[in-house]
Amino acid sequence: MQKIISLHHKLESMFSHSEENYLKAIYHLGITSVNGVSTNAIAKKLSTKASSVTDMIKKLAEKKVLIYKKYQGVSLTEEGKKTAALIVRKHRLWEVFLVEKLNFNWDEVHDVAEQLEHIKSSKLINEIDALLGFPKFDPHGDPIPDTNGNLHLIEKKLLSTLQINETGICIGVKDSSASFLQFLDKQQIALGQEVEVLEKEDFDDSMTIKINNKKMTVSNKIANNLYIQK
Amino acid sequence: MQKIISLHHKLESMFSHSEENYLKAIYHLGITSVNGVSTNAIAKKLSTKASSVTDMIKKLAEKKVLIYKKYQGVSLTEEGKKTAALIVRKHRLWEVFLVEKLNFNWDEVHDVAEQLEHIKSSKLINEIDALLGFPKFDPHGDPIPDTNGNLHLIEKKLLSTLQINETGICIGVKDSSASFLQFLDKQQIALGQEVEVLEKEDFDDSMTIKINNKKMTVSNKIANNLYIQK
DNA sequence: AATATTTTTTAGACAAGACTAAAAATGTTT
DNA sequence: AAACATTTTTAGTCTTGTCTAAAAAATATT
Repeated sequence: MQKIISLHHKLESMFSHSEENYLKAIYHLGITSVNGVSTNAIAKKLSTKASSVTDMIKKLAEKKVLIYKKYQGVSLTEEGKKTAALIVRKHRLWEVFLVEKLNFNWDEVHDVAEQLEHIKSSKLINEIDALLGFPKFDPHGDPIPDTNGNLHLIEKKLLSTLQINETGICIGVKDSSASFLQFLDKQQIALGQEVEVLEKEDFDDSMTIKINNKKMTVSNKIANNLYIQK
Repeated sequence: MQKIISLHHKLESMFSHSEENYLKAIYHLGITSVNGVSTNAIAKKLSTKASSVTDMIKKLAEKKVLIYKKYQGVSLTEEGKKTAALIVRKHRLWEVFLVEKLNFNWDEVHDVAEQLEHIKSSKLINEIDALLGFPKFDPHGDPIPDTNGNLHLIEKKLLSTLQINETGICIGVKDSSASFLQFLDKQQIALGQEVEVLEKEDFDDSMTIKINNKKMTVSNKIANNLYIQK
């Protein structure tokens, strides 16, 4: 009996809203860096103060979801990674739901998904998953972790790294801020379109590309935020 | 500019999770009673202590969503009623969504809807409303307030008040606890079915009814929790 | 009307999560 | 290696929302 109760809590209500946000932030920051994630990096990501971060990571370390040594930054344990990945899973599935079923544009989904990701109900998210046909990517091209928190990374590179005459498919955005997404909408650039690099300008690193059968020039800032699959 | 900011806040993020729960509780308790709602009644409804309630209602009174005079209980202002009704609207629409789109049974929706009702996004709830075809009642037969927080009450009476030979349609439940709903499922009683009173037993106030073309005897406790439309 | 009971409020404490300011550790320059 | 700069931690405070225990008000009883 004791086991069932503790299992249930483990599944559905182990972490507070705030703890979940920290776990997710550390998860995102940890994917790139091999070393631990620094206190300041977390503070920046969550728009909070380093002292608040120190308090919280001590708490999360006691809960065994991350390893913390003073002045050394943190790294998630396996349990922490899984917990975080399942929050990311919820976030991305809700984003797909909002776009596919509720007529949200891809630049409108983030704030709402940020709230919905904290809803505690495994049945709810699994049914949403099924309703959507078990999608593997969110509207911005980011992969959706499975029910165990595993996500298979996909081969992709930034448009800015392509050479002249190389082609590929536009499969995701690195910066998913509303302003960048709206810019892409305005330029009629969407995921799934084929891209070909026609020219690269050494002076400002801008490139001329053919996308959506239209020739256009994009700045380095743009090319640095579009993911291409070869 | 100042005005736009304050309007936005008014629409989407005026109240905390906890404040919303108090408003909803007071709204539900206030529907029946003509007088103010007592501190103890609120405490009981929210499974909290009277002293906590006193603290919170002082805060809500300052925010002008309810009227509070010491030792006199509280009553919602028009703004408070509207705010509460919009939370109830969200709760009930999410319940319909869970049952209609996500294969939830009507006895499983309450806890999840209790979380979903706090999501701040008017677009979200209006799109859910549209997706569902603008339903007027939730899975338990309770009316769904409109976008302005108005709800039109419908003529209904408890099964227990019907006389012998009277008939009606089963349109809602008063007690929507999982155990009662599961009992109704087991007896194959569902909303929309026609009911006819065949006999009433004075001794224990049980009744024999014909429902779903089946003759059955129900206790007073059951008959007191089923709403009938004549 | 006086007493007893119940309800409500006050006072003070606590936990979670955030903040500021200052101290300590680490990293970088010279 | 010493001095400077940055990062991180500590210490103490604040807010929100809760609690217990005791006081005050309202209600019920005799």
